[in-house]
Formats: sequence, C-alpha cells, structure tokens
Amino acid sequence: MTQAAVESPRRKPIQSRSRETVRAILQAAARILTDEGLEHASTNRVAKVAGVSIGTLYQYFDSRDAIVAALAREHADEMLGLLATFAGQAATMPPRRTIREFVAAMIEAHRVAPQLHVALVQQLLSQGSAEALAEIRDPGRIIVRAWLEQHRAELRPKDLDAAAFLLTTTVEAAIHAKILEDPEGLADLSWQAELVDLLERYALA
Amino acid sequence: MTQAAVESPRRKPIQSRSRETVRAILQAAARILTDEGLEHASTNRVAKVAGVSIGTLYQYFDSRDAIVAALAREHADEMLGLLATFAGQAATMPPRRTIREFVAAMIEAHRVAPQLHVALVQQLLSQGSAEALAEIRDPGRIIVRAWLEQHRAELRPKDLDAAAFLLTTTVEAAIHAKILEDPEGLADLSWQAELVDLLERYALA
Amino acid sequence: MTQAAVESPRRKPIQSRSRETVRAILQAAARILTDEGLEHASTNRVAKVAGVSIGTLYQYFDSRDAIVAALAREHADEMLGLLATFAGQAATMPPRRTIREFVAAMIEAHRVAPQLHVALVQQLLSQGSAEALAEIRDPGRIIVRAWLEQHRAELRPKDLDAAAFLLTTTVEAAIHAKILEDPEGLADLSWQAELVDLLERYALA
Amino acid sequence: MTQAAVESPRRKPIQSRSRETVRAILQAAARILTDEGLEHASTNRVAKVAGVSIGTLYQYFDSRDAIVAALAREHADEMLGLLATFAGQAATMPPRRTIREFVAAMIEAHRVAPQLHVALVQQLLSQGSAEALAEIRDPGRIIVRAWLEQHRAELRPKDLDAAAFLLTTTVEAAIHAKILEDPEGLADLSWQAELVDLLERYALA
DNA sequence: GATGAATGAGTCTTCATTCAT
DNA sequence: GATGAATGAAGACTCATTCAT
Repeated sequence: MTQAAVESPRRKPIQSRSRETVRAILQAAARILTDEGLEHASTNRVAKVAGVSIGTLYQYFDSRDAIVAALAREHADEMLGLLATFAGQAATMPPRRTIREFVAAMIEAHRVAPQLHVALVQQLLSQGSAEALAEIRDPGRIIVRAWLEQHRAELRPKDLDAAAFLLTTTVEAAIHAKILEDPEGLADLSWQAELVDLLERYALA
Repeated sequence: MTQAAVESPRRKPIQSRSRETVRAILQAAARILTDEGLEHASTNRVAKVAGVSIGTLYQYFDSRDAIVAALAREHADEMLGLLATFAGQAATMPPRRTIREFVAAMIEAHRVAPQLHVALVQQLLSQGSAEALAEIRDPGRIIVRAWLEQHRAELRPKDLDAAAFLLTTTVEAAIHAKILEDPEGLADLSWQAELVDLLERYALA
Repeated sequence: MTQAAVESPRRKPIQSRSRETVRAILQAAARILTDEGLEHASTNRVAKVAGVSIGTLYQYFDSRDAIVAALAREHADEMLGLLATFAGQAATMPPRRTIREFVAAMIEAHRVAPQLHVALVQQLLSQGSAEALAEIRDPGRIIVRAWLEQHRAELRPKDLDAAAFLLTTTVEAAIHAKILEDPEGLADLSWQAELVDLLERYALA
Repeated sequence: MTQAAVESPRRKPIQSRSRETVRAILQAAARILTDEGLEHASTNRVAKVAGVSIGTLYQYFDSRDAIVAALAREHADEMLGLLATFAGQAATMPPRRTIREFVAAMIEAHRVAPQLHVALVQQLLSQGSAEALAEIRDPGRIIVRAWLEQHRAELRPKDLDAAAFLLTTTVEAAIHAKILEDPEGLADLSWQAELVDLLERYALA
C-alpha cells in the first residue's frame, strides 16, 4: 500500500476541487461568449468545453442564467477593483488629472476582454434583469458620485446624481461603441483625448 | 372640395388584405418586443398575437430575422424622418439652439416607442449584424457630421469624425440609459438640460 | 367599339384554354422534376413556374400526386408509342435484328428525358403505388411477351412470362443504371452492343 | 461447459445503455422504412416507434439522413459480408457453378430484408447521393470484376468493366423487380434458373 | 373559372434540465 | 460528488390544400 501512502499525504490542502471546477466552467463560458457569441454558449457546450459533465455543471449552477450571472458578477468585481484602486488615489488628485486617468482606467478595464464585456452587458440588457444590470453599473456610479461630492468645489455640475449618470453613461457608451465599431482603435490616444475633452468641459468649473 | 375628392377618391378598393396582414404582424412583433422582450418574439408567438396563422406569417416574411429587420427599418425610417426635418432647419439656426432642439427632437423620437427602440438596437447588436446596425446609425451621424462641417466656424471640435461619433453616441446612450433606468423621467427637462449642457460645452467654440 | 370587334372575331376555335393550362402545369412539373428533383416540385412551386395560381392548379388536379401520376401516364404513353411503332415492324423482322432495334429504340426513348424518366420511376416506387408502376411497365412487357410468342420457334426461352420479365427488366435496369452512372455515355455503341449481346445469347435459339 | 463459461462470462457490465438505444432507433427506422415507406420515417415517428424521445434520437444521429445513412451502411456491410465469403470460394470454383452460387447468394442476401433493401436503394437514388450509392454498389462490382479477371480464360466477355456493370446491374435489377412484383416468389427456383441462364449464356465462353 | 391569401398539421432540430447509476 | 443518457417543450419553417372574392 506504499502507493496509497504516497498518493494521499501530499495532497495540498486542496481548495476543495470544487473551486477548480467552478473556475473551469466560468472560463469555458467566458471563452465561448467571447469567441462565438452568446447564442453558442449552451449549457451542454459550456460543460464540454469546461471538460466536465453536464450533470456536474448543474451541481454548481442552478441554471444557464446563473452561469451568465456569475460571470457578470465576476466581471463587475474585476472592473470595480480597477475603479476602487483608482478611487483611492483620486481623493488627493487634481480633478483634471483624475478625469484623464479615469478614462484611461476605464479603457484599460475594457481592454481585458472587450467582447466578453459587451456580450455580458447585452445579455443582461436583453434579459431585462434590471437588478443584475444595476449590480454592474451602480458601484461605478457610486464611486463617481462620491468623487463629485468630494470635489464639488472645483467642479461645475450641481445636480450630482444627474452628473454621475451622465458621466458614467457617456464613458461606458463611448467605449462600447468604439469596441463595436473599431476595436483596434480602442487604445488610440486621439479619441481618448476627445472623450477626456468632453468630460472636462462638462465637469470642471 | 375638389381636394377631398382627390384625396380619398373612392377609397382604393381595399389595400388588398395583404397590407393589413403585414401590418398586423409587424404590430404584433413590436408589441411583444416591447412588452416581453426579444426572447418571447418567436414566430409562432408573433403569428398568434397577430391573429394569423404561422403559414401566413411566412408568406410575408422569409424568416424570423426578416421581421425584426423590417421593424428596424421601419423604425429607422421614422427616426430619420424626424432628423431630416430637423436638419433642414439647422442650416439657418444658431448652433446653440440647434443643439437644444436636436436633443429635444431625439428624445421626442424615442418617446414614440422607447422600449421597442432599445429592444431593436439590442437585437441588432446581439445579432452582430454590423451592417444592419450601421444602417440605423450612420444616417444620423452623417447628418450631424454635415452640420458640424457647415458650422465649423462657430464650433470648437476640429476632428469632425470623432466629434460626430462622440455626439451621436453620447446622446443615444444617454437616452437609452434613461429609458432603461427611468422611462417615466425621459421627458423631464432637468436631465435634458444637463445633457444639452454637456453637448454645448463640448461643441461650442 | 371597333376595338372589341377586332378583338373577338378572329379567335381561333380555341382548344378551350383548359388544355393549355393543363399543359403548362405538366410541363412545369416535368421541368422541375428534371432540373431540381422531386423534392422541389411542390404544388406552389409548380403553379408559379407554370404561371398559374395555386387555385387554378387545384382546379385541374386533385392533389399533388395526381400531377405526378398524370406526368407518369403521359410519359408512359409516349414511351409506349415508340414501342408500338416498333412492335408493328417486329412481326416481319428477324429476331436478331428486332433485339438490336428494340434496344436502340429503348435507349432512344430514354434519351428524350432521362432524368425525368428516372425521377418518375423513383417517385412511383417510393410511393409504393404498385398499380401506377404496373401501368408504366406492363404495356412494354406485354408487347415483348407477344413478340416472344410470335417468334417462339426461333427463340430459346420456354417460360415466356419469365423471359418477358427478365428481358424488359434487364433492359430497363441497364439503361437506368447507365443514366445514373454515366448519362453522357448512354448513346455509346459499345455498351449498347454489350447489352444486345446479353439479350441475344439469352433469347435466340 | 467450459465453452458456455467462455461465451457469456460475466456478461459485460451492460453494453452501456447507448448501444441498445442506437439499436432500437435503427430497428425502428428499418421497420418503418420497410412497412410504410420512406415518407413515413420522420424523426419523430422513428423516435416514437423506437420508444425513445426525439432528443435521445438526436444524441446519436446528427440528422434524419444520418439515420438512413447508418442503416444503408449497415445493410451494405451485411451484404458485402455475404459476397466476400462467396468471393473467397469463387477462386477455386468452376465459373458455371460460381454463377449459380452467386445468384443464390445474392437472392439469399436480399431475403433478409427485401423491402428494406429496396427502400434504401431508392432513398439513396432519390437523394442523389451518388457517393452513398457508389459505396453500396462498388464493392460488389469490384468483386465481380476481380472474378472476371481471374477467370478470363474461361469467360467470354472481353470488356471486363462493361461486363461487370452489366452482370451486377442485371442481377440487382432482376432481384429488385422480383421483390416489388412478387416478393413471395423470390425464392422460387424456376426464375432463379432463368436468371442463371441469362448470366451463363452471357458470361461463359 | 381564376385568383392568391390563409390555413395548420407536421417536419426537423436544439437545448435547458433531470435523474438513475 | 460525478456522470451522461434521456427527456420533451419549444422553435423555425414547409407545403398540400381550401375558400372567399
């Protein structure tokens, strides 16, 4: 039984293999969503690509939508992470520079997986799941709103809610449209500058 | 009353039932799209709601997508009509006023069937039919671009393409977001003013 | 009313336009069957190609199958015509020559519309309409059988029914197979000779 | 009883239900094809008769045609098996006897499922899938052609390709025609003898 | 008689989900 | 926990046929 002895002892305090399975499923879903579009991301397909049985998939996700939701939440968290880091620095940063860096950060955040992002947003939109959508959007808006509040002295808009709405919406929309129309050009500084311009003129006092 | 005589003279012997059927189908599709979302707009469902048999539906539309496409085209035409009317007047109008009226016109255009509009755009997006999407978007952008050109002396942006992209995208996105988040508030003047503000500051010299 | 006067008088004693309509329908059906295969010969399609409305088509044919049946009957008649002419001469012809000319006549008969012929036979087969099939096959066999009877002195087979069956089956099958495998080669004398050889060795005393 | 022990030893832990399901589907398809004709062999019908859900059917067959194709392949293999066995013996057998046994073997091969055979051939014909048809026909013809080559000294035909074509076509056609016209009589020796006669007179020197 | 709009049963196929092993 | 065979509702679409005009 030497073998058995060798087999079991060293097992890293496994992250309960579950984690890996969930990981595999979400990655497979993301990959299919990105490469082939939402309509090809059937549960059977995802399971196959993830290398697990369909039964296993359903052990971890209650439904197809649950997978997309999890993916969306994950993606939202990731983006929120980027924004949070940025928000921390924004407090002590001159607004003009904050805007510039905010735009850069947002674009960078979208560069990670542009297609996935767009696909997710679309899925959430067409699902009509307002809550799921809010879950993705609100955090960013709250951060922006907090920033507006903090720097209201140096900024022009008075209706902070409206401003937060407009600023986040505009940035998101511009980036999404750019991804759809000219994904290669996403990183170009010229249009980034134009967007910054739009925001500055609107926000700065 | 010669005019009346010319206008409805003998009321053409019925527009051949066809017209009415097509109308019923498109209306049913629009209604379902608006009320229940794209995923419920199956051909069978549309036929049932339209009060025609599935066979009849297929006598007029080659496929499910053809229905959505027809709807999109119709909607695009309608919106373009609004824009065109507006564009005609813009030539002799001071830019500041043009912007205000443009926003008002756009919002008005979306008020006709906001949900439908959003659903259509989403459908086109998720279909990945870039052409179909362009068909809806380009006309508006071209009009804006022409306006920028015409009034470049009084306007600030130098990169007219980028500006046209940003302006149309921003307006569209803001309106769509508003429709999704707070459809009732779409007509509110306060946020309309905020949007106008954003545009003016960006566009005016 | 000069016009009307000119219009009606000269009308040739029309063959009751019906005939022409039936003609058009059958020709359309034959054309589609030949060019595109049985599966494309839907009633609507046939009507369209024939240039009549589907309603009119049903005024002349009770069902889709009726069209095919009519076509088959027509085709059978045509072929039978060829055979009959030939049968008349066979009485006074030496059997060896009869066989040669019979094969030539059969091949010629098939050259008129090989694809149509094959398609029809297949349709009848797959319809399982043994009667319809018999209608096409029996006449030929009867003629052959009569010939065998008439020339039994110079011929070898004693079981005339079996012989008639074998001879007609063989010729038909060989021709059909040739049409399917090598339609261009149908008229080649070399394989014709081979077939004649087969028949002669079997039939002649 | 060692044999028995070897024969059903532990009865493999079930051929995984799959095998049985596939079997049931193919059998159902064969049954319908045979009893009711191709046009009744819809996927839904086959599934119902097989006692499985339509979904299960599609788990094993990509399409309706795949079922027919599988059936055809299976049938072709079966027949080829018979021919192969026979071909092995033909080398050392006098041609006259070979012909007799060949016909007997072919008829026997068709007796397994005459209607099915005919239905399959028809399906392949009407599908116009020349390749599929060739797949079924060529093996037999190749075997015959090889035999002709091997025994050319004792045989008469010089054009071996033409001869192989004619011989296989004739036998097939005669058997098929017999199945259609008088399935009961297929095994009768009298007509079998007539067919053998035809072949011998043609093939033997 | 002709027309063609309308019908709807029926076809193929997909896919989220369940459950016995 | 994992597996994957099985399920069946539902969707897109076809086509022979009817019938009001």
